Amino acid sequence: MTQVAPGAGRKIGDVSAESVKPVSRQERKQRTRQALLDAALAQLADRPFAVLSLREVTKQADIVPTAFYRHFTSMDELGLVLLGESMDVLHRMLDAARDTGTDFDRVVHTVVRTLYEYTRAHEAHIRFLTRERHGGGGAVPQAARTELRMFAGDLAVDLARFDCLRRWRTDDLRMLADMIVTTLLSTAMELIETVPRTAESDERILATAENRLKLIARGAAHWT
Amino acid sequence: MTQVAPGAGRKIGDVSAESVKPVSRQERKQRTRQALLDAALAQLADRPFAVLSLREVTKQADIVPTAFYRHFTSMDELGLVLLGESMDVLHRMLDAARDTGTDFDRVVHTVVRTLYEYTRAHEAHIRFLTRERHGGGGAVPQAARTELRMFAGDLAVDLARFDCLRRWRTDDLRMLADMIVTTLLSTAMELIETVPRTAESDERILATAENRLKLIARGAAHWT
DNA sequence: TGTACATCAGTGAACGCGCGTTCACTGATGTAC
DNA sequence: TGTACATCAGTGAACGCGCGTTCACTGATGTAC
Repeated sequence: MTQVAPGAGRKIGDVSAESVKPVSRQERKQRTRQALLDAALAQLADRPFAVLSLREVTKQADIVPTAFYRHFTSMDELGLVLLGESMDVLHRMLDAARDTGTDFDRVVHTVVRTLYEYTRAHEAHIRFLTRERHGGGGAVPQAARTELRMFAGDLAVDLARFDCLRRWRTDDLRMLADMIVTTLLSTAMELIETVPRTAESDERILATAENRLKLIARGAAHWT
Repeated sequence: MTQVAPGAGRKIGDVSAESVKPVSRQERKQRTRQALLDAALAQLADRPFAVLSLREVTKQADIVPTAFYRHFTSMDELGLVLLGESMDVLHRMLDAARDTGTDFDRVVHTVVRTLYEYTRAHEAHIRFLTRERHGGGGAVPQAARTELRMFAGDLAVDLARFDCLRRWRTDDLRMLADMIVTTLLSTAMELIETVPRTAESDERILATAENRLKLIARGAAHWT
């Protein structure tokens, strides 16, 4: 599958002739750091963050345990970086789904499609976020809750732009935003956790998600 | 505060004269078992189940680690018992809120009040349930998801009794039930996790919860 | 361009600790006669 | 009621293991001249 460059025949893992030079020390360091983040994220597939061990993460990243401290002062620090990456994904998703019109049902459809794409493209990050949200009193779960609260605040601002929501009270907009965030994350988690993964099950989950959001939209349309 | 029985003056912890006899072996065993469950539940206040240690639990229950195996074959088995207790709480709550009328807003108010009472009376169990729901791939989180899925199924059956929902498709009833369960558990978690706990914050959370459910009810009332 | 020195990501030995689990045991409670 | 035996919840020593963290180190990369 790997494309063979001119001048091939070197050992697997060799760098190609033209990229020999620029593997600077800081580049290598950055790669190792990313390997640590990737290893942690991979192990978070079936475990809460609180249960990860520094030694297992470094083993999977192919460095010795003590080298971990060249990159992070603690596992919590690494977790907070992962949280930042995860929130980036969520914000990019919100941006991608923004400004898609004023027809509620059309917006709902676009939002759900966008959710699907981002969930499938960033499963590990979304799962991490949703899991840590209720993960306890550690630094990472607490930060996750704070970030998601702020995210809902951002969404509330977006919602205020819709004509029919323009005159809503801030509290109510906030409540609506919270419901939408919860619904989106629940849907993402269903997509991720449903096994085996089939086109049919995906379609069913997405259809249900559309209905949930439409029901919320109907409720909002008839709010007092 | 403890009521002093006739013939008092014994050391704290002494059993009263008339209860000396019936402390049978199986009664003592049952008490230790409960102490283990209580200890685990207490430690789950700020940690996911996956991170509990058998030794810490037995220490808090005042027995030696090896005695644990007289009561459970593993921590997972203990966790599944806790899950059973938690689901009992949830089902009793549903029973208490059932048959409260046909006026949606009135039902919503009763449900939220009932939720409040049960959440405050059984914080540890509700928190355990909500946390494990997304806790990963262990035996306890998986069972929690299954139980909550069945619980939503039960609720869907209850919902079918409402006049305006009588003709709904099963799928849509199920979707509605899922949204309600998610909303109730989110509200319970907000009640539990909001610190400091004040009468004002409790009232605000309950008012928001009522609005969420009312919005869902409005949406259901105008469902296609 | 070549040399001498500085930097620093990654190494490997070592530490003390808490973990789950085994095993033979103790001694109070329960039972049979 | 008294005695002899069985049961079994709880004990305590011991085990091997993986953990986070310390420390002095190595050797490739980077820099100054």
